[in-house]
Amino acid sequence: MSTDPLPSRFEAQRDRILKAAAACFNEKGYSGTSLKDVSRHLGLTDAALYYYVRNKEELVYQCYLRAADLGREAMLKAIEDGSSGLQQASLYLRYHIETMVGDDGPVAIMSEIPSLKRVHQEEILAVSRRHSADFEDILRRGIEDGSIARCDVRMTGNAIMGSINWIPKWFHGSSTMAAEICSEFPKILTRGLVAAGNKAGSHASGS
Amino acid sequence: MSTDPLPSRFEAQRDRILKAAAACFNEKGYSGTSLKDVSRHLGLTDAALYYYVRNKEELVYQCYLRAADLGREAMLKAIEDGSSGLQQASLYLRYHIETMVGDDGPVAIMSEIPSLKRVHQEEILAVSRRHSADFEDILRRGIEDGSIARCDVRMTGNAIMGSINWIPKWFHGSSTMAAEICSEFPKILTRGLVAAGNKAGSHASGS
DNA sequence: CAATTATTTTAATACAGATTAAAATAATGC
DNA sequence: GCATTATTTTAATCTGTATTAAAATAATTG
Repeated sequence: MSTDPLPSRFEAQRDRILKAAAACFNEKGYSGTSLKDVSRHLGLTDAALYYYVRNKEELVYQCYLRAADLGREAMLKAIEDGSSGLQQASLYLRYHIETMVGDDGPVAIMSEIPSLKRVHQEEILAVSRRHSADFEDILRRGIEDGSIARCDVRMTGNAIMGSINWIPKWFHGSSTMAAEICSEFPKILTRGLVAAGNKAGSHASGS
Repeated sequence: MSTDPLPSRFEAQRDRILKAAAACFNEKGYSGTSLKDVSRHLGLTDAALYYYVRNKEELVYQCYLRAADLGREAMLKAIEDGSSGLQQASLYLRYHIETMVGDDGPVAIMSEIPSLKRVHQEEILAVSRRHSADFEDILRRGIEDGSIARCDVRMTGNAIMGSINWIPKWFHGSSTMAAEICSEFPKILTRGLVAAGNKAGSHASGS
């Protein structure tokens, strides 16, 4: 008759596991990392993981859900905080990159989707598509309000998203470089967007 | 320097295998693709591959070498064909992207490096670093000749390279879209580079 | 403290996929 | 056509690793 059959002890451990798993997947890929790899990171046995997750596939799946959540948070916050489209784009980049390179743990493993079950694949792809669509909306908004120059939003979105999705491939946890990425990337990536008459540029997110 | 290296029966088949392997690795990742996956694409048996390559690891390794060659070709051709730094950057993007989305077959599997043997890992990373350095040189050249605006070349290079390295993750062989990528991406990615007084912009590679 | 529940480990099992050896087929030169 | 070499297949082995079941330990509760 207990209200919550699962104590917070459980969820805490589960979170640690997801973070460790995400880090491993980022580094070695899905089938490249064994469950032992993940458990070793935590001082556990591989078998112990099965207390928290049905199987390996669900482990990645949960990692994706976590990544999707964080990504969406960044998106919504940026839309709320920024006034012009350009500002929103710049803020989104900052927020998203911050979660990726921050202590919270890397969560960008968007490469391993083919390893998922069909159902989960569809779901994650849908989320990912909506995410892209949201970003393209920001770009369109910017074009309308005159802060962003006219452009092929689909392609521009792909270009910018790719740029930040690739970060985990070359960045490996120097906190001083993390800071540099957070400050430089939004500037670099939005510089090409600025509309002709817009002198403000991308300093929306300025320090 | 003397005669054409005759493309024997052997080398031709080996090439087919490398292309098929690269495609599989791109789609499923290194440990995600079985040798059977590769061989099935060719109407062969998995065991047959061992006639052309020592083992699976060497298969990826060779794929990387092929990718590196094509990348370097694009780089050198761009440096030769372009006059200003901006032009060279733009041309490099075009050439490189063309080989990636073209019929020649996808070769950008820069994600799977951790799967390689230490020695091969070092080698590929060295090649990759030199490639990045070459691109950064182009950027510096552009800054000097006034065609490219002052910027953090390291970060800018990372941003642009990431953008194109990510292409295989969302592009899957529509030839009409391939054309669009080839024409749009160089424009998008160089737009942010253009120096203040430079009215020519990135139309160096224009159609 | 006793009893129940939660968490982790040890010790199997099962299976996929890499690798190898020997046999079979195809190609080539004489 | 015959002998030799090149290419591919069949059939087996070997290894890693996901997964499970049962046992052991730790935590919690009454």
